[in-house]
Amino acid sequence: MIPKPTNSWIEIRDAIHANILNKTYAAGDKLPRDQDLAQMLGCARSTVQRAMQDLSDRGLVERRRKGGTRIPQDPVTRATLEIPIIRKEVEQKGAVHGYQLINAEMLETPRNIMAGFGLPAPITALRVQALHLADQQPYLLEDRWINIQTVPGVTQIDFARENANEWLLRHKPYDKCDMRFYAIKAGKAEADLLAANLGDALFVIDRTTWINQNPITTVKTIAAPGYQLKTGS
Amino acid sequence: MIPKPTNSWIEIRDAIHANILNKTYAAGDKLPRDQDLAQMLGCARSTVQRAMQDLSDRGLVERRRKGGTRIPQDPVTRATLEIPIIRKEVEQKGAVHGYQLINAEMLETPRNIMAGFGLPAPITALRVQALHLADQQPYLLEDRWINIQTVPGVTQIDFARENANEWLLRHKPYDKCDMRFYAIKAGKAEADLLAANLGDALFVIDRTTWINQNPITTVKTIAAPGYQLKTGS
DNA sequence: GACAATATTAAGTAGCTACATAATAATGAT
DNA sequence: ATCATTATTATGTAGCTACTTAATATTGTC
Repeated sequence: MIPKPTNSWIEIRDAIHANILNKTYAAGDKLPRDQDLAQMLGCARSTVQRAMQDLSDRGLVERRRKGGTRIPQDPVTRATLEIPIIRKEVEQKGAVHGYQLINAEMLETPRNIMAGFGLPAPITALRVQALHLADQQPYLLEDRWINIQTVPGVTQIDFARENANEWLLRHKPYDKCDMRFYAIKAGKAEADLLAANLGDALFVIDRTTWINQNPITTVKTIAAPGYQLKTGS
Repeated sequence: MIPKPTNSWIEIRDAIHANILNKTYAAGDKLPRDQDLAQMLGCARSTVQRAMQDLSDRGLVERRRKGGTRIPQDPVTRATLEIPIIRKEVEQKGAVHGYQLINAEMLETPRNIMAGFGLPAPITALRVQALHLADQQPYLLEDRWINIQTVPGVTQIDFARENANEWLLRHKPYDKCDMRFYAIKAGKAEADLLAANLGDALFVIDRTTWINQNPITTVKTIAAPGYQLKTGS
């Protein structure tokens, strides 16, 4: 008995992918139309469509109506980062998560925060600074501004007990998120809090979230020395 | 005339997404089955399926056969990074790209490179060190090891003229890519080459690529001070 | 030749049926 | 009660038809 070709769209995708890898289809080339590929590979057009959609999502092919499918001239490396809540990240390393509130107060937003939020004038916002620990050791420093207009209930929360990272993600879903990654030199404040040396190179993630165009929060997370962010692909 | 509901799967997706955002479906909740949702929203099950597939890809819902669709307890922030070839990146900033080869030689792989490649014993590999410029200013320092077993033709290439980043991406597609991001303090070598000060915090990207389980290349790219990596989502 | 109007084309979408598969739930034997 | 077996179920996939849409080609006019 024939073991049934089980033409999953993944096999079709991999078959086309293999032809890209082995240069049957090289940069700039135009691929056959879906219908023809379907016939060549012995499957339905909808299966090729699904395979192509995936390849297109990964940036391996470019598709245009009427224009057909082509291999892009300049390949782009696409990486997906998964950033869990900090407690989970610590626990996944097999460590015990700890949390300390450093400061929480209402303040006028400085210019750089206004810029991140896309606001023309300063507003009063809740600034929360806190330290995350892994096995009692400093792990991440969190410097956060929360828009109290978008998150009204937030002023009632005791961030000495609740961790702002987790509280916001659980209670205030977002529909847009901007992130940026860079390196800074540890100043006195960061060095003290993170048990680092003055001048150490620290990895920083800036993140701003919105809901319906309204800024929710912007946070600067400074990692302790040695931190590495890895892709999961 | 009714303007026709044009039930695109995107509208269905957004309708479900809206119900997640407004807490109709909260963390831990189980959603109705696709068939029921389809009836509720007035579309076919296949349309709900497509919408759900997308929400699932974004980590907004978790789907399991028989188990149904649920909102995950701990939301994960998923960010997609697009890393173009360096020349493109420089040009996109409106600057002129320049390239200088620093050194290219055949060497035994040290332990850390072996580890990245997943090799038990050292091999002889091609090490290429080069500097990328933006408007004559140092932009990125590239320290690369190329596996000459996987990329045999590479020994013939004159990397004083051709830029390794581009040559490899164009001539040696990969099917697996690991990346990691971190910060380092500029040593004397980096400071000199990148026109930085000794001890400056520098942003680093490590990248290793494979084809059919065989390592192709591993590269450490050190950015000049001020570099930021941003998400495009 | 230059440009606007029109036709054609290949991907995209919606909806359908039928079946596969992996979990979970129910059942039965010990 | 415990464990293995079997049934059930909701999602996943393959394939089909029909129609839409955005580009690109073609044609026609000046």
